[in-house]
Amino acid sequence: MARLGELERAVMEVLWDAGAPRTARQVADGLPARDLAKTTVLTVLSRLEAKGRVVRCRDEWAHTYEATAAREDYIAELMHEALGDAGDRTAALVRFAGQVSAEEAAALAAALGEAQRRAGVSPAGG
Amino acid sequence: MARLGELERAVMEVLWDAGAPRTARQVADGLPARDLAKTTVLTVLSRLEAKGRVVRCRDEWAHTYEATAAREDYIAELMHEALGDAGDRTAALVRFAGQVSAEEAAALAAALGEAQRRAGVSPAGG
DNA sequence: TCGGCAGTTCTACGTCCCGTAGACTTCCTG
DNA sequence: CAGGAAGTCTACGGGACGTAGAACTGCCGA
Repeated sequence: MARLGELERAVMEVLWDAGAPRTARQVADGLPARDLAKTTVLTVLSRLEAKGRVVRCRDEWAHTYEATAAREDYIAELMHEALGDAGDRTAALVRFAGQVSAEEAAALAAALGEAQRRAGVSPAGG
Repeated sequence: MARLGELERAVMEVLWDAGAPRTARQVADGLPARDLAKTTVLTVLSRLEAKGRVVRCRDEWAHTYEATAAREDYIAELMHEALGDAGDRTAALVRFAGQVSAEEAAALAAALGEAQRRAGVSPAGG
């Protein structure tokens, strides 16, 4: 997956926060600190579309853009990508696990348990 | 942390595989498929040093370079970096947990259990 | 039908990072 | 001092990305 630049990421944040399709105008309004030209936002949205990060839909007569994946999916994807480069995935995961906060570790453990149960894998039996 | 390019990453792989300080010459020899000029390797090593990814030591009269962190640490760091961009870290972690293989989930769960236990037996956080 | 605004597409430029390496400098060996 | 290996300085080209102007399209109103 192609990586995202700073502005591209900022645009994605706007779309994620919106949680619904947004026009280029609305995205630009969501980035008041930047004061970008409309065309700049359009260009970025086009690039994001080319990267498969957003989909363009026709809403009445103007185009709207919507994120193809939730923010958490994107984050998880980045994490998987990082992990994919590891020679020893398990070792990297173990290292990672040792560095998360206790709170996050608990959430992660709970999620893992659920995922394993859903997959029909019994933690004790294997 | 600055991101690494393809060649930079390849050089890091050589250093990680070596597990010990290596001279530029040795690093170049570790990348036979590329047939790089010595200076190219030196340049990359310098950039990696500037990024804090390697340290330069003086071995006799030639410089040697060594990775500042293990490969797993780097992977884990990338994962943390990705996670740091998440608005809701826990949600992202949960999403991630649902996507790892059963095998990796088991390893991750085991590592988490150990980390939690370790945190539990250290009352004052020693 | 024509004008105008909002939206869209095409094209382009500057910058920064990275791969790549030549020329010159420094240091060890004899 | 000569020779060679290692290191530093400087540079160039490509690609990604931030940025945006010019031109085209389509709807609405006069």
